[in-house]
Amino acid sequence: MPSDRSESRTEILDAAEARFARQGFDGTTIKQIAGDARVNSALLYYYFADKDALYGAVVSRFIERIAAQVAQTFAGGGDPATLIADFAARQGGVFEAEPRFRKLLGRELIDFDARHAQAAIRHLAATTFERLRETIAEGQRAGVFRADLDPRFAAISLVGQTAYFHFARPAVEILLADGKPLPAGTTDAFAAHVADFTLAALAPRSPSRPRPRARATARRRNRT
Amino acid sequence: MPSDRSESRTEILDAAEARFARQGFDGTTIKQIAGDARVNSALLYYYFADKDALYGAVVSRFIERIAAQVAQTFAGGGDPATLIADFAARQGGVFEAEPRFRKLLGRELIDFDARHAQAAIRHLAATTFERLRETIAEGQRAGVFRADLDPRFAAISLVGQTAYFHFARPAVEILLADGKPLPAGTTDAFAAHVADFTLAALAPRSPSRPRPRARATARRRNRT
DNA sequence: CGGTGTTAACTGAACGATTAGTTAACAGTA
DNA sequence: TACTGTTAACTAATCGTTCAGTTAACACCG
Repeated sequence: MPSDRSESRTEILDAAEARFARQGFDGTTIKQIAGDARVNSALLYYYFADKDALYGAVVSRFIERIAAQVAQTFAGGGDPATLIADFAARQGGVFEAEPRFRKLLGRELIDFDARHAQAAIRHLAATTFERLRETIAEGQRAGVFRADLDPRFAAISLVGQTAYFHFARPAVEILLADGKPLPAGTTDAFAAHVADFTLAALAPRSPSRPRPRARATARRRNRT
Repeated sequence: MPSDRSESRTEILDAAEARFARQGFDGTTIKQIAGDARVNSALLYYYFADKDALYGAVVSRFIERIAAQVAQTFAGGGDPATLIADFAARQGGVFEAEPRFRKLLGRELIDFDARHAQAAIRHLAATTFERLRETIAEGQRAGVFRADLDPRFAAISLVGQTAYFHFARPAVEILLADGKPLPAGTTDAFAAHVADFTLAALAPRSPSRPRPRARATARRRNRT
């Protein structure tokens, strides 16, 4: 009995997302997903070519959802230092608000070399990462950041601190709390630390080089 | 025909390490490992309780080997800044010298919440990480590092930059090289960047902080 | 209106392949 | 004899996938 047009498709995707996040690709069976979605297992093959294609649809849908959240950092504009701090807070927030992100993206990177997520990551590279890089470069041109750092490397350093903290969560819990769950507020505190640490790393080296000049440099970014 | 005492055991471990690193836990079969080790599959159950126990033996053996390499940083001593730079270089070197490390530890963190590696990581926490933390704290006491950073957070920031660069390798390749393999020397360059970036972040704040212009942006609890 | 044809959505049952794990036996050594 | 190391053969279960068929919705036509 056909129900609403392609409503089942969404329910399959939702069920698959939960299962794949919890159990991984090999650990999840088609029948588990079908059972969760209250749908016949053969229906998955009506909507998706095979198990791998279903997994790809789940992963790319998820990453696009996450990317949209982080991208909001650059929606309003602001000076480079503020944007950096805002990005760090937002990135940490996403990891906490989306518990599946850690395992879903982690496995995609480790097990599949980002095969399914390639398009989504490429889009992320062209938008959010590029904005981050440009923000750092802008700070360098304005003299508020030290100029002798590769802005792409600096952007990876920023992103990497938070990403590692969450991806390696069980190890971090051993390092910080003897294997027990982290005390409440630790992740926010670490996000604040990342902003602090990164802005300190970006600060101009010698204080005898004050450049309080008004920014006359390119500001071709920032549309409405 | 019984061969040398427990020689088969080592060959099983070696074969299992290669298979698990390449294909993961679920993706590897007992018979594949037995075939690689030129041994009957039932023999694996003579030496190890089950597949999970074999996996645990592989992972803990591997992490202990890696930990010993990184720990060499602190064998000779030196001033804090030199030790930090040395650690960054050595950590990057280990990721390059041991290609299996990325997948083996990555999966252990994501799929098993470090269940098998708990003892090894705990040992790492009590030795290498503790040394790293103490090195930073020592620099703070000596006045060569800024004092208002949590040394444990700072240590995670240091470790995390390199770890993320390698764990997220496929994503980094998209960010830096449009998905193609990174140009030769990039990993060494990034390791040098990590040392530079981290030491800059740890540097004491200059007496007259170059203020980010007079614009009153969201002023945090900066300037303790 | 009512009937007919088409198609999208969905199902039950099965297939062939593969799996981890078991068992009983046996060879070499002490 | 007793014990360690090793093996081939087997099993019970599970897997992704296929396929022939069913149901409901809708468009067209007389």
